[in-house]
Amino acid sequence: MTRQRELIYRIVTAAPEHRTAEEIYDLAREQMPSLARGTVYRNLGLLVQAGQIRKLEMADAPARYDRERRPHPHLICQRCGRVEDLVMPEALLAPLEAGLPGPITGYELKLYHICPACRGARKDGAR
Amino acid sequence: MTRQRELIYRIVTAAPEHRTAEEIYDLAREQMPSLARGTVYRNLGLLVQAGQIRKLEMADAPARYDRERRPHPHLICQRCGRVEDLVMPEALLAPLEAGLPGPITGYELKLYHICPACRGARKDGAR
DNA sequence: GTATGTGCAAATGGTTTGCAGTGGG
DNA sequence: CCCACTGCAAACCATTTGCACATAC
Repeated sequence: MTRQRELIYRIVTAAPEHRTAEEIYDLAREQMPSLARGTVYRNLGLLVQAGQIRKLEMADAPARYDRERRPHPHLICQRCGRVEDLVMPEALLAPLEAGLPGPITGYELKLYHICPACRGARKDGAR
Repeated sequence: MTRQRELIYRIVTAAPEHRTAEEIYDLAREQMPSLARGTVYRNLGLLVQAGQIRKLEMADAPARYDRERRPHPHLICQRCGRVEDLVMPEALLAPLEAGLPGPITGYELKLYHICPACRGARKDGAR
């Protein structure tokens, strides 16, 4: 566990934000200006493999990293990209799993919406 | 509606396969060898925008295209990447939506498993 | 001491785009 | 006839990787 890895880990787990590698890189550089971008990617990958954090693949956008290790759904704003964690109701997927020949090894559930902030500023017709 | 676009559309909608742009490109070139890769991407994008097909973003892999237009969950083999369509039980997401301040504009549900074919060949310890 | 990690810079790979020419309506 | 579309090739951009040096244990 190097200084670099620890710093990256602390940044991801310090806040509930779901940051991109680039955001993490920028934040980390404030404290360790010599840090290389490649090191950030390598360590994020290792932390994910080790199960310490989760990677969240985003549609047409850089991946984000989640400090919450247990699987759970995400609520994503289609306008600004903000991500919130949701709580998965017990056994919600049971009816789906029931029809399958084998066990589910994992799942990924994303709900899309327009967040209150973006809805407030929606007046313009801009895409 | 050009010959190129029609060909691409037919390839996506002809089978329930969830093909990548590259696979579609290869298949299309069998019938139209002059077709450019860029044209495939452009037309897939246009077809998606027009709501005629759907784009399926895959984790750490090229996107796949789905002829089924209605939102539905996908069952994805973690080993070989094969994708199957599932049927969303009526109102399964209702309990999740209930807790939100606004309406859901869409969702994406991926279930991961090891498909029967891959499970059969699982003997090796290879990753 | 040595396996592992780092910084750097170049490579990758899926996808997008600028441009000049083509063709559908 | 004109605008949208094509083929081509170069550009993009998030991410990965090879390498020589540094560091954790």
